[in-house]
Amino acid sequence: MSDDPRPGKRNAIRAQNETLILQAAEKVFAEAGFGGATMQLIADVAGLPKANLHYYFATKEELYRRVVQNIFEIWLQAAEAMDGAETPAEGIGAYIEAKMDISRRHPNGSKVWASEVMHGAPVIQDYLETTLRDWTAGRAALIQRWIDEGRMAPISPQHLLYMLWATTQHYADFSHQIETLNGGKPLTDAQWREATESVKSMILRGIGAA
Amino acid sequence: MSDDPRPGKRNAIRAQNETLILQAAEKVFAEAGFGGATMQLIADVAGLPKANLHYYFATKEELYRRVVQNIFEIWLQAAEAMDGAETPAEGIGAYIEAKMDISRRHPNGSKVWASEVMHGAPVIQDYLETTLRDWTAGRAALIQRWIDEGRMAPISPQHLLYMLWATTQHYADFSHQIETLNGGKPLTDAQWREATESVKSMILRGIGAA
DNA sequence: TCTTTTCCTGACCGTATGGTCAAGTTGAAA
DNA sequence: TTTCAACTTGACCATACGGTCAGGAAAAGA
Repeated sequence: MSDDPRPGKRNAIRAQNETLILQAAEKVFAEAGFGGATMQLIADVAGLPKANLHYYFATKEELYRRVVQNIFEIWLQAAEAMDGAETPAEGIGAYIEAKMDISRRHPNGSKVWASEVMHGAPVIQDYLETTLRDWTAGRAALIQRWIDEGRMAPISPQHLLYMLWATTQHYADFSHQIETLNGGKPLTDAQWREATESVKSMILRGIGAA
Repeated sequence: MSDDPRPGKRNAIRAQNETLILQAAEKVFAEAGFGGATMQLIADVAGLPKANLHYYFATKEELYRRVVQNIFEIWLQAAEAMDGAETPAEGIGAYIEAKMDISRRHPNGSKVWASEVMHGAPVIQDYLETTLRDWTAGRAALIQRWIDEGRMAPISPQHLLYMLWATTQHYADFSHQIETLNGGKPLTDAQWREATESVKSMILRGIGAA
């Protein structure tokens, strides 16, 4: 699966600069929004001349699209936590833990995604209509099966999924608000554990799977 | 409390144009973000020449600030639903209903607020540190009292509040995603009722107040 | 009526932005 | 070494943006 043809150093340079730019872009897009972000600022954060960005990414939109795709793929991967599970408590608990972990480690990606969806998903509408729709249908069916088997309360699978997304992503998207309400300090390790446990216990009890 | 001095028509014109501009601004800021919104587009949506906007609102920031303040005040008002309540089920249930109603009726305001907070709250940081912090402390104390009285499970009041905000606002901020997953159609009246009931039942059961 | 204040708006300005380009440098292949 | 493609970058350009302003229209007051 490795697409390294031959030239070793060339590929290394390309890979390194692309990830460097993508990291800078994620940060700047998250902090300023698509419209507020400038290629010049992204370049400065990445430590490269602006013209060099355009060598790797032709347009601002193209760079932005890659950033959004990145977080989406990370989330899709985390969703697999739900699949191997036997019980709702196990599957949904693991999914909550995975998503809380992502909220902590990739808050910028989550913000860029939120911003994109809030503005009508101009760039990733096709993802919503294909990958996300299929994924959602599959998990809703899994949850419905658990309900039919009497392992959890008969709640709406759709709205449970929305609640899972909303609560976990809130800790990334609204991290600034949470930090302010936490005395201006970021959550500590212990506080993140408490947050995760709180979300887990409320939701698992809420769906009758505790 | 009415600050009408004398000139009737003049005040009417001013009031009318200000709300016209604020509505247009809310829509455009929600759809494009602060950086992506242009005064020209807001003017077009409002049906006024751009120079007229600057007559009522000196700068883009000033206009934006007013939009953000509006939604915040609406939310504060809704929070009173929680106060008169005797039981947790009653108080939190009413708060969820009020916030879901706002998500439905003011999705743009909610999006502008979310965007503002995501970008580090450059404009309304003082609100977070004063009004919101005080409000949060008060409600957290109320919830703690309920817990101490054995009326609900001993969950973290802070994280319960975050869950309430996250779940209810999700229906506004991610309305586009929800709509896409709903076959491209906005939620109907019945679906909004179902959403509200789902959120209420999951959370109330989740905190042991059902 | 005449005067004053508020309101309205087309034309304009300086700046910042996304993107281009031509001239170079560096690494790989022959 | 020579050749060629991949990479780098300062300088540049057209455009679009937030904001200004002067001069006029409409309303209020005298």
